[in-house]
Amino acid sequence: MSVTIHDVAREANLSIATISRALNRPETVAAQTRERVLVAVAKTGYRPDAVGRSLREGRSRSIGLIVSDIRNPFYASITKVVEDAAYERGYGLLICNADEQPARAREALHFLASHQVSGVIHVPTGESTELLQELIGKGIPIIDLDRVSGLADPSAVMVDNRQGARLAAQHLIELGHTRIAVIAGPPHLTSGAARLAGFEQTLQAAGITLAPQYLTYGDFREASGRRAAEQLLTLPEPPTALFVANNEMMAGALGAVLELGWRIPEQLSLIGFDDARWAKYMHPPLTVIAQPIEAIGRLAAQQLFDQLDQKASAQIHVLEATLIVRASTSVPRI
Amino acid sequence: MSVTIHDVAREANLSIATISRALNRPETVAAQTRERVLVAVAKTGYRPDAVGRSLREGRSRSIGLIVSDIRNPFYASITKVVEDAAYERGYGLLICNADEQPARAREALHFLASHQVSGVIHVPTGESTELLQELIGKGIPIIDLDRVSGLADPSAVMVDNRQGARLAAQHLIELGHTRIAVIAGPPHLTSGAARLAGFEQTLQAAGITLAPQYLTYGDFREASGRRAAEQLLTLPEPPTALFVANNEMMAGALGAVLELGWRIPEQLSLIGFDDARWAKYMHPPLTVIAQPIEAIGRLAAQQLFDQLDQKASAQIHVLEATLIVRASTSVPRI
DNA sequence: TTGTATGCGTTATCAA
DNA sequence: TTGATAACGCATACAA
Repeated sequence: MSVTIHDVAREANLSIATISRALNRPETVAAQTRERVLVAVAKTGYRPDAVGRSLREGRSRSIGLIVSDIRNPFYASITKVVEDAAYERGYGLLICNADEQPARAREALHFLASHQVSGVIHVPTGESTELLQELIGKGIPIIDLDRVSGLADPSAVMVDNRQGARLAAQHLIELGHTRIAVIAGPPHLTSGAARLAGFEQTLQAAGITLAPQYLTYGDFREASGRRAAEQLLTLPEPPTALFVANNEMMAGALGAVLELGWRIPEQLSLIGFDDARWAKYMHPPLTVIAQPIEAIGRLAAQQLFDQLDQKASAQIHVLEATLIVRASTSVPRI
Repeated sequence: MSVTIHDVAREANLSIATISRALNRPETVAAQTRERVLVAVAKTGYRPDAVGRSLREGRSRSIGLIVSDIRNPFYASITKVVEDAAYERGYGLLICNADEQPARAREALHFLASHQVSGVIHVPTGESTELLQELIGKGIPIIDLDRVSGLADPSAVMVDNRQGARLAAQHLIELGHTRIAVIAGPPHLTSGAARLAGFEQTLQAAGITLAPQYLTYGDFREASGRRAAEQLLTLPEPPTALFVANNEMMAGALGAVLELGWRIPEQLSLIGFDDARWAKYMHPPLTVIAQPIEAIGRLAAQQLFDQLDQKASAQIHVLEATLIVRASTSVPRI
């Protein structure tokens, strides 16, 4: 079978305890012995078994990441950043995809717990906080990412959704739009709620009311964005501007726009939340609210490892969103 | 701490052996007893610890997936499909991102091995086959995806790269192009080599030679596509058509095209390998060779689980690629 | 400084 | 039909 610590011990003519010590706490072992162990390790090709180690330590040297939608490029990028951070520290990463389904998120949490991950970074999907609380009770730190789960004393890293939405609203207002529509995210997710709130409040402050027929809701997935856009564009008096609360729904909305033959930005100004690599290659290139993806991922990992090292306690990081003006927004021409 | 099998045993006034049996092989336990166990399990909220189980069984109920680039939407989609398949069977999924670096791929293989995964689906990154062979030796089946790793008796699922590239070439030839350029993938990856070979051979068969200055190589990442496109477009006699061997490099090429102000397809016909959701929203919508992503992922998972159940042996599945003509290709106008 | 022995949670063998 | 016990691979408390 696999080479175990016993094989190394036999090879080096030492006990398994010494092997283990030489590898984990080299300073407690004679220099000569340490050398002997290293040679034996190299010769046998020994690698400590993660399962045995985890069982013994009650904790595996890996962290869990639960994203709400792995196909969303935003989360795919987050995944990459977090994995890099884990890799740098010699940690493995267990990635789970909740697919925006609370049941899947729960399953993922159970999976991660039973695999004894050292900590979890997690994009809430609206699941209840019980399980999360339970993990925290076991000493497994949890970092909320992108959304906030409603835990008592949360650690979280996310963009300033209100501020980002405010930027979007201001941009449309400054262009002179008044018939402004929204495809909002699910109101039970903090990101969905905050983006809508920030947008709506800014309109109100400018004396513009968001008419009920201009307010639609999606579920942050492509199909819902398409449905909502179809509905908005076939209204008797359609909007002149549209804010779409995430990139997936934007893809769907774009499909509808294309199919119905609307011209952007002449007939409709479009602004999205989340930049995506393809957004700038579109025709016209998309005006968006961009999140600092790299920083979000790095901070979340940092925060998690700091908590594992007892170097930090729960904390909420809110990062600034930025407006990237491209060509999908203009003054209303109708 | 966590609730273990001992807690359940105490609760039910039975031995841990009986609890384990009642859960794993219910038919070996008296109906009444089984009932008692189930009640105790429900009451205590017991969930078998994956680590303890893995140690005992020498195998965890999870599979590993190593993708070459998680930010590539193609692999993100594959990931989703494979995770769904694993989830359906009660298996967990350990996802690793090699980031096109053989060293990272090796690390990932070690990680998966030490976590005792039951099997691995893996996109080769050009790493040596030793480690793979070793895993297979331990009874861990390996399925190559998208590319082939050079194992002796491989299991693999992939698109027919040659045939796909042939479609691309034929399309350009039929439009009347002769000054045709390529941004190829790394020649040491089977997908890179096959796409180039299929393309080049088809040109030759039509009496068109692929001029050396029209043949560029990238590494399947965005930046390399950009560089290659810049080089091609600034040639004294630039091509009238360009085939880009994957979606990431296409994104980069698009950036260069945009920056240099080339009009598509008037000045340059563009055809890519891999469809992506954004490809149809581009201006103009991109003509591409599409892979059956869903089928590839499902087949790979199926193949893996069949091997785990001893229901199948090594096998290579090659799926057909299709040409999707949109608007980025036209007759040469220069 | 090194070795012996124990236990982490689980499943399976064997005995009762 | 059920229970006592061993074993998986590892790290460490304790003994030598």
